[in-house]
Amino acid sequence: MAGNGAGDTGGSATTAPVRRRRRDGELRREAILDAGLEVFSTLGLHGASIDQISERAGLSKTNLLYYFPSKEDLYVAVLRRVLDVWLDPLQTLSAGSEPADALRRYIRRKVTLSRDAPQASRLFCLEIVQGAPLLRAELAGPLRDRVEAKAAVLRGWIAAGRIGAHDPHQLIFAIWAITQHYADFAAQVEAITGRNLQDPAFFEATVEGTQKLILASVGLA
Amino acid sequence: MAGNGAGDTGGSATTAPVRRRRRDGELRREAILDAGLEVFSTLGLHGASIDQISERAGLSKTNLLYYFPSKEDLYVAVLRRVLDVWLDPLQTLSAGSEPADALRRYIRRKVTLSRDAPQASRLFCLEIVQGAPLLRAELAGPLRDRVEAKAAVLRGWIAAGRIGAHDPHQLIFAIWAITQHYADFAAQVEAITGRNLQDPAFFEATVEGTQKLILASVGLA
DNA sequence: GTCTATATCGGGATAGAC
DNA sequence: GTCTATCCCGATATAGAC
Repeated sequence: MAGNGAGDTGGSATTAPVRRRRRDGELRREAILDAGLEVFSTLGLHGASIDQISERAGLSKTNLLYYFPSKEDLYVAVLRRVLDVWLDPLQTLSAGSEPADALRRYIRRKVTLSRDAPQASRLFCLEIVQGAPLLRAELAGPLRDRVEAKAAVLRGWIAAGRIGAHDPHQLIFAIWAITQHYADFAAQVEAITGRNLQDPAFFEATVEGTQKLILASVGLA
Repeated sequence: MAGNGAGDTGGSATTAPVRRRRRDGELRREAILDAGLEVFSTLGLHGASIDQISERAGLSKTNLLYYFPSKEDLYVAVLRRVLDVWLDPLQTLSAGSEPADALRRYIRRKVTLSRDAPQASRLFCLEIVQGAPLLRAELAGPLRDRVEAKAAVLRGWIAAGRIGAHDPHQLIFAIWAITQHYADFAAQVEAITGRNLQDPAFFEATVEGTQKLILASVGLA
């Protein structure tokens, strides 16, 4: 983060460290994206200022604008990065697995994500709640396709009598809603219970409780 | 909305219509609060402008500021109004009821609210996700107390063996999360399923699916 | 209560030196 | 790539007439 080289005061530059410079630039971009996630996820696109983000990332406002031409550009870049993390865990629900195991693993994975990447979850939530102006395409395309694939897996399990009948979309939404609730509504959960997912016992209880709830709904517990 | 009286051009005013004027003022305030809910719930506090809100409410920017001294003041007023609607449905879970009936009614009520007052749900969501800076006190006080009361009801039912054992807080959070999901994440639900709660069949399927899921988790189905 | 200016300011974005 | 200085616009809020 800090401690960049003094920036060779000498003249005959462009010798060897060219390659390292490029990597520094990448790191800088990463730092900005990290800072953007933090600030955007608590203040929203309009509530956040470039100043805040640049300060947190350890550079100047103008310098940030060298890496990202506008605030909106940065915001979209942050969102895209979040979306990848977001779409990934669904893979856990694969047709080859034992239904109960697969569901249990998926739920644990989602709650773990709520614990370890709550800001990503919140930023995503903010965007969707506001109508997903910048994400509609991604939602209707890639996300929809992946969900349909997993819904098909669930339908297969139902048809084979391996789990009880339940609308696959509803089931997926329920898992999302419950697991993400502990990240997105953490302020409320904390106000009511006084605890959060950082507390290992609370984390484990949340995982197991959610697993039990979902499995029961498909007759596996 | 439109068509206010011409505004007595005469001089000897303040005769009879004084009382009606006060009621007009109240209506005006209501209209502003309504407009504020609409705009704030999609743009957020910082994304919304007084111009947009005043236009939607059918008056001028300056005029709006006559009724609410600042944007923040209006925002808080809107939020307070939402909170009341929000806290109300919990009453449905009363100790005297049959557990299955009470849970079913509560769930239907919540989904109905997601259908009829999605903007209120979204504004509340935005606020909580951002850490509830203006609501922390209300959450830790009134909301917490009401939730504790209802958690006690659930514990009573469990102790009496009328429903299966499940952490009361988890159960309440699950119901909130699932039912509000259809309002807060409507954009996502629509992108994936192509439907929303305005569709009567989808509404009914959502109510019944959620009832089934929750009841199953406490061994009542 | 409602309107027409207008003061004021934060903050996004650009120019250009280094 | 990074800095200083600056432009500029949108938006909140106020002043004061009607």
